[in-house]
Amino acid sequence: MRDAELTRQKILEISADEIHKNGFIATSLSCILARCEVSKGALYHHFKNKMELGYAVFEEIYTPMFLELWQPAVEVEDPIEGLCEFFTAMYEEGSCDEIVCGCPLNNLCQEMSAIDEGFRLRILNMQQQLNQLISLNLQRVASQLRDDIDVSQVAYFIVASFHGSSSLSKSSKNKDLFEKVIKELCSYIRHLRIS
Amino acid sequence: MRDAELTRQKILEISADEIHKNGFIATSLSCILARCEVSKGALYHHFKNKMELGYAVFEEIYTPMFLELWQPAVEVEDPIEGLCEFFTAMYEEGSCDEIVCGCPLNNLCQEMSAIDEGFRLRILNMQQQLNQLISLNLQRVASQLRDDIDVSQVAYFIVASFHGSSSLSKSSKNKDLFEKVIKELCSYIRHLRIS
DNA sequence: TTTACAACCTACCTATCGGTCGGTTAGAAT
DNA sequence: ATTCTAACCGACCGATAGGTAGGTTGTAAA
Repeated sequence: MRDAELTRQKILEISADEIHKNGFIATSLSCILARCEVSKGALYHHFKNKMELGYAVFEEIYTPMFLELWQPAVEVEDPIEGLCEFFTAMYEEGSCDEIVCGCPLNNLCQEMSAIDEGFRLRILNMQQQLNQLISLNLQRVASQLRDDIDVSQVAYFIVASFHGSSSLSKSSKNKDLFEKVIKELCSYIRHLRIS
Repeated sequence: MRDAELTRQKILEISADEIHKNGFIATSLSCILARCEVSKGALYHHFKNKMELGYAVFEEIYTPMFLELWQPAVEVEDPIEGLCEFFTAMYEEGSCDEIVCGCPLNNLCQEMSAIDEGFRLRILNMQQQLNQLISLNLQRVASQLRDDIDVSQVAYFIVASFHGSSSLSKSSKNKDLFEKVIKELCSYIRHLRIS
C-alpha cells in the first residue's frame, strides 16, 4: 500500500500549522491540499469532514504538544522559578512569527468555543488538564507559598494572563508588549512566595 | 430626505451586535440587512465595503463604548478599588451571554490583527489609549503603591489578564472561571499597594 | 412645477467554500 | 496471474459570500 499513515500525518501537521496561522474557519481545505500535494479525495478518505479534521488536529497535535510544553516547566523542584523561566524563554527564544500567531489553544477557544460544541468540550478539557498540572505542582510547594492563596484560582489566572499577553502581541506585531506582560506575570508569580 | 443618518446608525448598531456575537468574518451582510430591514443598496450607499463598515463600527461604537466603560472605573479617588469594583460588578451584574461573548476589543484583536492592517492599527491605538488611561491614574496614586512597580507594565498586565479571563469563560460557557480569574486579578491589584 | 440628486432597491455577478461521487491505481493476498 | 480493496483522484455540486450596476423614489431647492 501507499503509506496511508504518512499521508494522514502529513495532512494533520500541515493542517495544524495552517489552523495556527489562520484560525480554523479561515483555513481552507484547498490550501491544505495544495501544501500537502494531496487530492481532496485523499483528505476525505482519512477524515469525515473539516470538523473531524479539526478535532484530530486538536487531539493528535495540539494536546500532546501542549502537555510536553508545560510539563517540564512545572514538574521541576521549584515550579515558581520553573514557570518564570518557561515564560521568559518564550520571548527570548521564540521567533516573532510564533509569538504573533498566538497560542493555538487560546486561538481556538476564542474562535470555536461559541460555535461548536465538539471543539468547546475538547478545549475545556485541555484547560482543566492544564489547570490541574499547574495547581498540583503549586500545591506540592504550598509550604513556601503565602497562606492566603487558592492554587486552582492562581493556576487559572496564570494561564489567562499568558493567553492575554499573546493576544496583546498580535496587535503590536512584535514581542515588546508580550515581554512587558510576561515580566509582570513573573513578578506576580514570584510574589506568591512568602516574602 | 428619508433620514439617512438614522439608517446609518441602525446599520452600525446592529452590525456592532452581530460582530460582537459572531466575529467580523462570520458576520454576514445579509444577516445584518435582514435585522435592519434595509436593502443591500442602502448599506453600500453608506459604507464602501464590509471592511469599511467594520472600521466604522470600531470607531463609532466600540471605541466610545470602551472609554465610557473604563474611565469611571479608574478616574475615582482610589483607582485600585475602582478597578476591583469595576471587575467585580462585571461578573455580578453582567449577563452570562454578555460574558461568554467576550470583550469586543479582545475578540477583534484575536480575529483581525493578523489579517488586516486597518483593524490592527485601530486596535493597537485603542489598547494604547486604554493603557494610558490606566497607567496615568495609577501614577496619580504612586505614593500609595510599592516602589518596584512599572505602571505601564502593570496596566498592560491588567488588561491582558482581563482579556484572558473572558477567553476562559468562553470554553466553560458560564461565569465560574471568569469569576475565579477576576478574583485573583483583584487580589493582584490590591497587592500593588504598600502592605 | 420642474429639476436634481441623495437615498434606496433589486436582480445579478463572480469567487470560493465544504462536500460528493464515480472512477482509477497500487499492491498484498490467494 | 488474478482478484480485491484500501488509497487516492479530480470533476462537479449547491450554498453562500461580498460586491456591482442600473433603475426608482423621495424631497428640497429653483
